[in-house]
Amino acid sequence: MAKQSPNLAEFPVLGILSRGPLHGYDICRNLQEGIGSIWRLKKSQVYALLVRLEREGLVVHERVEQETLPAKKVFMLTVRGEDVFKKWLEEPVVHIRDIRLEFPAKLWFSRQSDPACERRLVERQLAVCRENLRGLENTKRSSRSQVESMAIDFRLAITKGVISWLEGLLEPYWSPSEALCNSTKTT
Amino acid sequence: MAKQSPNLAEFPVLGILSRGPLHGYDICRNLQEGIGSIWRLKKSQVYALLVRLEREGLVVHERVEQETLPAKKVFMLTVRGEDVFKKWLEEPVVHIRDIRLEFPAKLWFSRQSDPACERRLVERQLAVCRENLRGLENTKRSSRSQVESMAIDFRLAITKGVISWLEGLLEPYWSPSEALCNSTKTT
DNA sequence: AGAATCATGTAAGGGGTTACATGATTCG
DNA sequence: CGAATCATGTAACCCCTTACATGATTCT
Repeated sequence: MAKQSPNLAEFPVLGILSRGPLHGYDICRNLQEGIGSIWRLKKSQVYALLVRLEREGLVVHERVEQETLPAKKVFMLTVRGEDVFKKWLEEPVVHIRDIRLEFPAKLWFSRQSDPACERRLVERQLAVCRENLRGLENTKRSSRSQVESMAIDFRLAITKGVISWLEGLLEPYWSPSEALCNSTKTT
Repeated sequence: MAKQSPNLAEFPVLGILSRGPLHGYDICRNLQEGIGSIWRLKKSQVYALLVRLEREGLVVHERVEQETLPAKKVFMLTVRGEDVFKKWLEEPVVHIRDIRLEFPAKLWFSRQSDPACERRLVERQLAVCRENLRGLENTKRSSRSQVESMAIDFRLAITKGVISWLEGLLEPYWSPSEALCNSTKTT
């Protein structure tokens, strides 16, 4: 019942649905136009994700017949689905390897939900990254081989880059004009 | 016949074999003790990779019976396998997403092959990253939405981190003592 | 006697990509 | 008329991970 394998790609789909019910095709369009430049999801993958999400009880769908066009399946979040998404939105990314896709996605959704939420997220992520940095520095001190210490230096360099980027985010980033751009029209 | 899908994990296996014939179990041990702290390959994956590499004509094996222990399959590179590996070793990583695993692996093997090779690799990688940086800065200038520009800033931050790490590599990194550590013993 | 090592894998399951299937509508 | 869009997927394939199977030897 609970999420055993947290499938990262599920969250963008939940996020789009958190703004209201949509059918698969529209979800794809919204994803594309929203976080498309960050996280590119294929149509077939989105359809597969919707099946999985329904199996997990995070979404339900209602079949809507159309006179001319093929029937659509309109999906909406369940209460649990909303909870799962909100929880995800509040939590920083733990593993730096996930930060590339997951964090910008969180950021985008959190901004749409609430500016305060965005700031909280950035601050928490900063705390996590600074913690990682300290951990890496300790590990490096106790590392024997130079292969290891090289690998650690690499992670240190990346982490420092991410931290400076996050610090930049604490200064205002988004203009009010683009703040609530649910511009994608629904069929 | 040619490599359609360049399976990244194949290269570390080729690299270990470029130092001489070994059987699967020893390859695993060498990988573990060599780049284990960078790139962790499971035993079952290594065995699967060896099957694939043989199918691709990059390695061949010879069955060696043992009196007491189970028979082993001793693998060695073909000429093509050696070519493919050498080519890989000379080429910088193009996509930054691959730099985390692939580049440190290249670095480790290139160092074992030749210090000049290592330096060449680092310099080429630096050139690629600086090129990426310029490209990103241009893309940013012409980016419309702020989602995009945020995503680009993120990539810029990472790229800058990687560049400063690479610059650090041009100063001597490895001690001579650890330079040719083929210390793993073979059964 | 029990655990670890040597040495090979197989099986099952999860995740992703590409290509294709279907069938109507609208646009040029 | 042909192409793109709307709207749903399925099928096949590749990759990786986890767990298990086997069977002998050597270490504690």
